[in-house]
Amino acid sequence: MTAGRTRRTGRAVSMADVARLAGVSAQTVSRVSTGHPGVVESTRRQVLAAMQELGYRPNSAARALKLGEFRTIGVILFTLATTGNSRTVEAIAGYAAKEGYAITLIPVAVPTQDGVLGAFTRLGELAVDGVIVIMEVHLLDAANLTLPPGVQVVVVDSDAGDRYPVVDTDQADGARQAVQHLLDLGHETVWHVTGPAESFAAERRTQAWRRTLLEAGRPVPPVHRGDWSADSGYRAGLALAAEPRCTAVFAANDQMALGVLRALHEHGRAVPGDVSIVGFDDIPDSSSYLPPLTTVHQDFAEVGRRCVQGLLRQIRDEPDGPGTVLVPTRLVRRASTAPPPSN
Amino acid sequence: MTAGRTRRTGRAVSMADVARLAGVSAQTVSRVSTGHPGVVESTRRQVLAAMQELGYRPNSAARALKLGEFRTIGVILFTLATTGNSRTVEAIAGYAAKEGYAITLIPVAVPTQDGVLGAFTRLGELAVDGVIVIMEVHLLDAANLTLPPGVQVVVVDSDAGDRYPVVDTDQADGARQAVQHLLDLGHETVWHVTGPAESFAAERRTQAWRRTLLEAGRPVPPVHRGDWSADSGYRAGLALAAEPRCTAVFAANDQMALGVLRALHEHGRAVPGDVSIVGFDDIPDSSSYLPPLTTVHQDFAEVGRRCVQGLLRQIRDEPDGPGTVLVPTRLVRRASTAPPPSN
DNA sequence: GCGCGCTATGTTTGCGCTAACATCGAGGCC
DNA sequence: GGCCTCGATGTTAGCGCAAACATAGCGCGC
Repeated sequence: MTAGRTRRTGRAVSMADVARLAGVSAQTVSRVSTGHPGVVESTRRQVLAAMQELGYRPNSAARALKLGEFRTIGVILFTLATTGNSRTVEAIAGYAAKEGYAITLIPVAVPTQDGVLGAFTRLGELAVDGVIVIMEVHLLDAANLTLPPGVQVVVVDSDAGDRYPVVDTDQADGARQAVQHLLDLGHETVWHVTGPAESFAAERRTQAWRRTLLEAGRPVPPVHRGDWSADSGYRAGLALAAEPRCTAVFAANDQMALGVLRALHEHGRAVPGDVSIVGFDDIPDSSSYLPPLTTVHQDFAEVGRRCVQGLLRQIRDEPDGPGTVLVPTRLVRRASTAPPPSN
Repeated sequence: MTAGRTRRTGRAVSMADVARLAGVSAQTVSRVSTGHPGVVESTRRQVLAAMQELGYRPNSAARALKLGEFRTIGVILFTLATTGNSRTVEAIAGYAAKEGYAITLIPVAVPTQDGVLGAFTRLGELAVDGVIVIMEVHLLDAANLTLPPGVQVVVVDSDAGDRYPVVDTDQADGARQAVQHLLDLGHETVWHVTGPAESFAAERRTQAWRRTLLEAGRPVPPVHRGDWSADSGYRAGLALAAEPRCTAVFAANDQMALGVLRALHEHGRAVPGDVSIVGFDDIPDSSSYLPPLTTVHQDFAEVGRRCVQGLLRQIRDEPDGPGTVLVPTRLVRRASTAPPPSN
């Protein structure tokens, strides 16, 4: 049947129907359906023809009930609105599909403990074999969650390495590369716009920024805090623009870097002539900023792949890999960084 | 049990176990579990306590098998990388959760007919009651798809209104507003950067742009084609910058507008002094572009809500709403538009 | 005081599938 | 030629749940 509006047709076609039409037993239909060997070619073809004719569609609930596994992975997250999350989820979905697993999205309604609790409660009733949690794990802890038994977990973007397997971008090294790049260019020190306080990713980028400065014996300027949005970057940028000694800025993500760019521009500070800026994420747009942004590239696809890999290993009860997987980052040099003005 | 690394524990807890511990029948456990009335308070409490103690988790496969419905909605899409898609999916997930439905993501591996075919084949084996298709429907048609019987469909962003219910942003009116705004500002005509040829959204924005110009008796400049990316916008912008008579541009999305902005800037054409630009989508970043972008706001949350609503109506066999739901758009005026230079 | 109706709970059944076991027939080996 | 093997297919059973039906106990009206 070609795609067209279909109406509910009472009872769905079952194996028994196919078996009857093909003149075989239901078990043989099952064998064909699951690709088991030991079905002679002529029989197989008959069964396939009967399936085709009736529009047979295996009932995955029955299969799951019998087999005791759902072949589905749940993904719990706060939002798809950030580039990192949506990219990671997309990669997870792709790799999971390749392994024959479906993805169920479990959004947290509100980013509070109650919201997280609600998501985990729903999870308990969901048909999943494992979960990938994309969120700050301290919220997860704080909510004192009950994880349904038999459900495996992998966490992204947190520091729960001692209790759950964790997959994450190498935040610290990325930040170090960003700061070192600015220092190498000749800047005396580097100012910093960080992300929200509850973000481990932000925290680690900030730690690495501070450590890199300290190790180089440079002064550590006060931190400006944003919330990942371009608007918050703009507000931080306003403060930075009023700071004559500021010649280099490391923003914890590209969007905030965009806001800083705008603030500096509006206050007549040229980038990179007067001030250099480095972002984090390498979102596609960042190469079209004014000027194109030097930033730290994150490999979200790899993060997604490693998540699925780690989770499936647990589900299949294979020996665990390392507690924490760090996906490397790399600095992408574009036009927003240059040596400091030589006044 | 507090969240912690759990190991597979053989067989999961079933209703029978709970019933045994609580000293009641499995049916009573079922009644408590599904919130049916007719269970006396003391019994209910006993059952609840037993559930708690054993960590009972209803087996949704068994429930689905018994009830013949999965309470799950599939979402088929090409990518989560575009703002519109990820926002829409997020809204869908939220509203679906509110209605007690989970959502399963079915990514199309490669944006070809084979890819779409693969996704629909997987769909056939998936435990879903309905599908929301977020893609250009002509690809859907071309692939000559088999839609599993009993699966309901709602389509986003296409013109299949005659065969499937469709929910979409009012592309045409948004584009009209954008063009009219520029005309009202005094521009002689408006140039246009469109999206990929296979996109209905792009096609309709372009049609509305052309119609609005024609109705106002203005010349229709040649169309520049992009692929939604900022880079493609930049390339179009390069051409536009070389066009001295161009004083107003309508880009089919914000990212391409960003690219145009960069190209014009690099060629010394001031925005909005020399050239005005309007985008489409109102992504959060657009308010931090240089200058902040005038753009057409899309209400993705509403699109998601209407999708879920429409699909559930079909699943529940309620009378269909209108074939096509159009979610209104509105122009957001920021700093990238102004009257043309008065030379 | 007897039966009627009503409520709380129990029992039976089967949803569709597949693992495990059963059967059946063809061919090989002595 | 009888028996054994092995490959192809059939039969049985049960996964966990909830609808439908069964039962039991209680209060109430007359």
